[in-house]
Amino acid sequence: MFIELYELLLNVYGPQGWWPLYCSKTKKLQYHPGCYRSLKEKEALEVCIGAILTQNTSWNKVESAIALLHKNKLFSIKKLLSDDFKPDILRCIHSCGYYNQKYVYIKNFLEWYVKEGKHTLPKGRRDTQQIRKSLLAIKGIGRETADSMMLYGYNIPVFVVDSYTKRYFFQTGALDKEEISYDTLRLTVESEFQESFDRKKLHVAYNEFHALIVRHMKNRI
DNA sequence: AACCAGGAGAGAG
DNA sequence: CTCTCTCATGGT
Repeated sequence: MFIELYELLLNVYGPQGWWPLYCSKTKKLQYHPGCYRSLKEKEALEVCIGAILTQNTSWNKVESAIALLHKNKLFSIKKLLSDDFKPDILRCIHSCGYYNQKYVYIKNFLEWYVKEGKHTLPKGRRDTQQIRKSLLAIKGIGRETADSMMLYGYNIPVFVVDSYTKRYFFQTGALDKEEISYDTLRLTVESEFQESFDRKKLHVAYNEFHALIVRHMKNRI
């Protein structure tokens, strides 16, 4: 029944092309509908940083923040990890809100990344559960952020749950109550999708389904 | 002018 | 495990 909702939304809105990435020509973040290629290292890192910046924050602010980081040539691991550029970086991400703790969260992630993430994240070489576990151990990365990084940054097939997801499933009658734990809902959806899709289609479905739910719920409020 | 957005951590019970 | 508080800006 979740699959039917997915196909319904896909027919209505079409492919969403998440995750939008910075384009140096237009100097803006752009969606790429129907494109599911694996990302280069810097692109995947941009997804991860965007995932942190968008915590409880509308995406348009994150777009301008990431564009500012690029325009000011601050988008590098070294600069983001160096305290020398802290005031400049805070200025870039200021409009996203919670900028003090998001600055620390990004550093926490990048410190982990240069140590082991660089070798464990790409291609889901290790077990999905192990990758999720090590991401969740980073202060500032919760379930939704971790799953967004894996799905949109590294093509690891996981279904991303957020508050829209629970509300949408409740409103459509797919769930009889909105209060359900993150992993319970994720595993429920994943077990249904795993029976009907192979790995490649699974990735496309998880990618689009979450984006479509956000798109749908944003329109109607 | 209150309400909320592509959440997460810490503490209490 | 479930509540509650905190972190913060800008668009509607």
